[in-house]
Amino acid sequence: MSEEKSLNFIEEFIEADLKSGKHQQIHTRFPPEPNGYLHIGHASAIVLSFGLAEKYNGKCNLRFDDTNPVTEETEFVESIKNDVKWLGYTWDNELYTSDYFETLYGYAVKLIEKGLAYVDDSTAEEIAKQKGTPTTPGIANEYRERNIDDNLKLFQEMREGKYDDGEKVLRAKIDMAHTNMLMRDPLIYRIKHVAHHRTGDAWCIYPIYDFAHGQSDSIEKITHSLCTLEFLPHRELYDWFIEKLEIYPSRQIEFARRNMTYTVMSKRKLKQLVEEKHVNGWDDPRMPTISGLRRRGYTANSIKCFSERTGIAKRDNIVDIGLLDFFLRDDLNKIAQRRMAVLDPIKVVILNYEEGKTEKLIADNNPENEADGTRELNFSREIFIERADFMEEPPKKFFRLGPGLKTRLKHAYILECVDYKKDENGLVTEVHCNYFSDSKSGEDNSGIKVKGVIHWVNAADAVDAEIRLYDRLFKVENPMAEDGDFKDFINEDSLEIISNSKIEPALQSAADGQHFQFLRKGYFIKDKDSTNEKMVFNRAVGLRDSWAKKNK
RNA sequence: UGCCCCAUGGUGUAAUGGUAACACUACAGUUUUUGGUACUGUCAUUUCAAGUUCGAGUCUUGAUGGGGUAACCA
Repeated sequence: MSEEKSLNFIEEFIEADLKSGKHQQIHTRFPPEPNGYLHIGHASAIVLSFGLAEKYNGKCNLRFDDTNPVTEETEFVESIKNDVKWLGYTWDNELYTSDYFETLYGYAVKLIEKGLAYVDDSTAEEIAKQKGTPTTPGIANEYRERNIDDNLKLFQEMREGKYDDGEKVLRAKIDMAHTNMLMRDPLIYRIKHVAHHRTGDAWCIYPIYDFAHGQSDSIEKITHSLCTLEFLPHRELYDWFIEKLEIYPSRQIEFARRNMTYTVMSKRKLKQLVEEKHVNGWDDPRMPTISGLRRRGYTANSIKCFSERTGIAKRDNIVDIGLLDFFLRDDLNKIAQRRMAVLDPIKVVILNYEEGKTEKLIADNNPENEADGTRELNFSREIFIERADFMEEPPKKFFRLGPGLKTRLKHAYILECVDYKKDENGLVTEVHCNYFSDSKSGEDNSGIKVKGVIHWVNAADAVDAEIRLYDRLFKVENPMAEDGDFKDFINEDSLEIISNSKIEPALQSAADGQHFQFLRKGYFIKDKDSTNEKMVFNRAVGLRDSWAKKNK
């Protein structure tokens, strides 16, 4: 079955826990905050948590970490669910941290009763100042010694809405001199008179991340709580709360977030790109969001393979975006049906082909998969080919058309170029050829050997289409590592729209989400902007092109 | 500056004390009616130093480098 593969450090922890009998079954969770769209980095986290649950026959929850009502919206909840589903995962439970608000409140009361939490009337500035710095210990203020009954009463009043935002907070009472700044009496509840996307006005106090996340894990009996490295310093607090609250001991394990070249991977930055209109929305095909990649024409499978192959570790990394493209091509080469589309058309007249005649040709839909069958193409005297497939003065080893050159039309005949026409600006407007009637694909008796094969569409029944080509969003590998604002490195030429392309008629029946390979041009998918009047196709990725590379 | 984490080819991961592996990229070539696909070959003495050991990428110590952390964000 599956070949022997070494375990990553998380799998080693899991197998040890399973072997020792600490757990009979593992339970993970994917806990996004619904304040934006998921990106490819999240995809790695999803593949990790859901994948581990699958591998070890465990469970995985989808939990929305919605403790900050000012940033969270239902729109994001829906998009996140949609993206996780699209990636091919089914969560065991759909949960919300906000479901636990009452329980969490109870936990806070318990902490107060144990003398481990207190209400602080200080301002944010005062609290920040009293925290000290990494090298100087913080100092306790008068509120730290408030008695339990007063704390209980005050916290109750906070909940009842007796105080304004910022007037009071609840803090855990730990150690103001701790070397870990997070342990210097961290805030655990703050007042926000803001409607929550799910609980509405039921609450005006909301728990802080540190007093919600670990507790939610514990409530759900999550065995292994996987998160990114920046939460590592939080683990001490995470464990402290579990211990003091005497609740189920979930275990937090941190891994390095996945970065990719030529893009940015933080929700805040992506949000900025959307809001400042550098892109057209969260699902702009240039965005590294899952919805953007989907619209661009990436497959869920390619994203999964990418995540699995890049693995998991604890060191900082930046993966070449080309690796994702490799997995996409690898996937699509097997499953995408082939079609012909001429992006930048130029007319070819076949002088010795009978005027008014149309013949049917047979084209295979995918040479990699015979089961995909064949389709018919019309062929006649006038066709379109790619402008780049004709050169007035072709260089050596140019296997396409040029004065006196021969090449084959895919699925059709060999052509020999005899002449061409130019307009007053020197632009070639028409190429004139003769064809060899005995060179038909599959029954070639001409004996002529040509090295090149080019794609084409029949002029009479070609369909007009708009084609959108994309390039990387940023001009530099790592915009975050450059001096200055990351937006200074945006690639202004990341979108190229070709509005006068000619595509073969079979493409008119393209289904939503159906992937195609346009022969010699790359992998494409119909965009949602398509109308009855005009079809629009996005190019997900080009084909490898050793000719273009050599001639750079 | 304090504390914490990390360090293996251009990139991402592997090697669990026994002589550096896999994938991508790049380059060269074979096949090909997609200049695609497929296939073959080439590209590292593991940041540095000292130590333990018959033997160290792996263990110890130190140095160097990179990152995180000091929000009423998550």
